[in-house]
Amino acid sequence: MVLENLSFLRELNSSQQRVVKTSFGPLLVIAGAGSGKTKTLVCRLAYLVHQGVPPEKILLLTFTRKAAKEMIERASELLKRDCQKISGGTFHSLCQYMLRFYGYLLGYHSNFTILDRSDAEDLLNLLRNSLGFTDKKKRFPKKDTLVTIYSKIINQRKSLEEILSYEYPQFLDFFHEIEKLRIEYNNYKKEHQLMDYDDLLINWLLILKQYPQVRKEVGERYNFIMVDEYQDTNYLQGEIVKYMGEIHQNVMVVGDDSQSIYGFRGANFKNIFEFPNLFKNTKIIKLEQNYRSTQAILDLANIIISNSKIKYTKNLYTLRKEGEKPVLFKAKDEAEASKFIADRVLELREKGVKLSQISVLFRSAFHSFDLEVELSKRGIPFIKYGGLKLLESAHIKDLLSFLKILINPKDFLAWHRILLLLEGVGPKTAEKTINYLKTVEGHLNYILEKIPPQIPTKEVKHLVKLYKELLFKNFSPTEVLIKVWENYYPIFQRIYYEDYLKREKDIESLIALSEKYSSLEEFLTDLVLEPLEVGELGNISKEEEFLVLSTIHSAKGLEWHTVFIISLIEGRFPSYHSLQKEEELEEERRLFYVAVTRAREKLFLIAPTTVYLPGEGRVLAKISRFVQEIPPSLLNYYNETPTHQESTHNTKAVSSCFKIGDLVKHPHFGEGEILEIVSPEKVKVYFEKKGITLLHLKYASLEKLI
DNA sequence: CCGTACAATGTTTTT
DNA sequence: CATTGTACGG
Repeated sequence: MVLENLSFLRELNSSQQRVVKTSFGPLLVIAGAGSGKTKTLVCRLAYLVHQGVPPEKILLLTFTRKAAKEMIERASELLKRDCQKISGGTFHSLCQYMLRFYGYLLGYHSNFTILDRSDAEDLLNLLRNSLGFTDKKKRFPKKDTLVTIYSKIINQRKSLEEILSYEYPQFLDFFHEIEKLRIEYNNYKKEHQLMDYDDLLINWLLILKQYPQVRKEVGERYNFIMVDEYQDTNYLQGEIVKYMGEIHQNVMVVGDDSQSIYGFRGANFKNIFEFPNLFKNTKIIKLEQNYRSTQAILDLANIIISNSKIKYTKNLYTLRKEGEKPVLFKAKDEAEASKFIADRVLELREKGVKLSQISVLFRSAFHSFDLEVELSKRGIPFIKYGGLKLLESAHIKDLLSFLKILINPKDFLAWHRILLLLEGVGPKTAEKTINYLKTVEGHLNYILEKIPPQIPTKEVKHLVKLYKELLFKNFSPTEVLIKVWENYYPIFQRIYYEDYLKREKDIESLIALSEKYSSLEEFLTDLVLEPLEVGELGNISKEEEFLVLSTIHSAKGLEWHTVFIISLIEGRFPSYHSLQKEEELEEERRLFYVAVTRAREKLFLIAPTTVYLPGEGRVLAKISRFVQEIPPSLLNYYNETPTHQESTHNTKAVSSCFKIGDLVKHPHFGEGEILEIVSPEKVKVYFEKKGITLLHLKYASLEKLI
């Protein structure tokens, strides 16, 4: 054996080495934030290959396909040998791949179409209309709510009744309609060779459960399974792992219960503790030494997690130096916060910290809007992760629908979208046309002949001409896209006349992206399984430096020299959605923990004391409970504005507590009198110090004086 | 039956 | 504020 190749092992500590060298049998690794988890995984891959395991026998499941790709590349570098044949990806991409082979067992062809969220919404809308659930007096749940409900049923393994009564009691009246629609939706998908995200998991699991032969074949195909971010898998994914590892038991999973942040989509960190029950004789190894952050940052992180009601499994420690204390800045408003960040960023850059080594993190995508404006004004280049997906914008969906038909002429969802684009075609005509097209068998060019002449538009003729050209010549995906784009352009200009210039950039990005692909099917599948984010492609030059703006969810697994966490106020972080529920509040806390542990050297916590709400103007904000509970000795206070002590009361105010004429006390404005109850959450108050103010009870903490 | 204009409504996180 | 529902004129 050539030992020089294994020199990378020397860089690991003893626990990490044990992880790497435990090749056979079930293994559970509990890896704290910054404990060198990724490095260990990479070394383990390299070690397996070095021991003679063929790369294609290894399956690596990660949270994004990008993460898998990067790990495989790093393993190749370590070994100086190509490991590209390692199968890596997300659970969804694995299931998709498997179902192309084995889907026939459930009656699926290998070219089934995957519905992304908006496709699923469109389909539900269509079915809802045809079931006549639309013209009721009371309001039926909207399409995106429906998708959410149906998905929760599957991922959280609850009944419709449970979900409705727990989270959507206002829709209980529609119980039967919602259930009926769900059945229709499922039937439609089966009939039309469609699967949504959840179907990918469910159907693959179903096959594994029902066919021992498949389990055997798959077990022989992948001898070693590794799963990253196991705390964010749900029950279905756990079961999939169980069955796929059944025959060889060579399954290794890594996770951190205190970093579980995907509960809303059914993830359950208890999966970690269940793992030893799925696999007998599981070895457990903990990685508790943190190599990333300074002691000062880690102290803060440890406090946050120890204030939790849940007892987590590890204690992080570091041998790193003390470091600077994290800085808390209470800004007057968001504009001041943004200015503060821009100033610090420029300072850091002067000192030689690269822009790409700085990030700004937030709970929800819109929290960074103000900052984005400020950064643009100052000419600081940034890139934003999280938020709107490119695929979800209407113009991209339009364009892709043209491609979908080319691949699957029976994709009536795509047909529907295209028909509606044509001038003079509305819902009725589209529906009629589709009902007619459903009866036509054969290839696309034949079907095109049969488009009923009820639509005598020029655009139809263009469409027919376009498809005839595309069908008979062998174009590359990019060429097809350009042809389709040329055809779509007049429609595009007509429909989006207000902002079509802005939208045009997205299309250019899409075309640029398509150049990497040689097959249209692959291109479309990839877009659904790894949705691109708006602007992700706009800045193609990789060498240029960008400040990173990201939701905390999208920042998982990453690290920076300096991290700013913004919008640390009640209602934003923790999000007001979670305020009522203990479990969700705990998840918010873990989310904050994840954010804090992204920082290596410097950490800034930023809370605006007022925020601007659309339509209401400036509203007072209360600093986040997660910040309040940090002992002051762990923080440096930047330029603390001379405000009074924050209220220590945790009571949540609702206007039903107040009536006109009540005397109230506010932490900043002192005593005042209620003038008007504007809505359940808004009150108008007169303060001696400030005058008349509109307060949002979601954000401001108001106490009643007796 | 289509398209437009206006009002209402409710805003997390993602494969 | 952007999406969804309603009212009306062509």
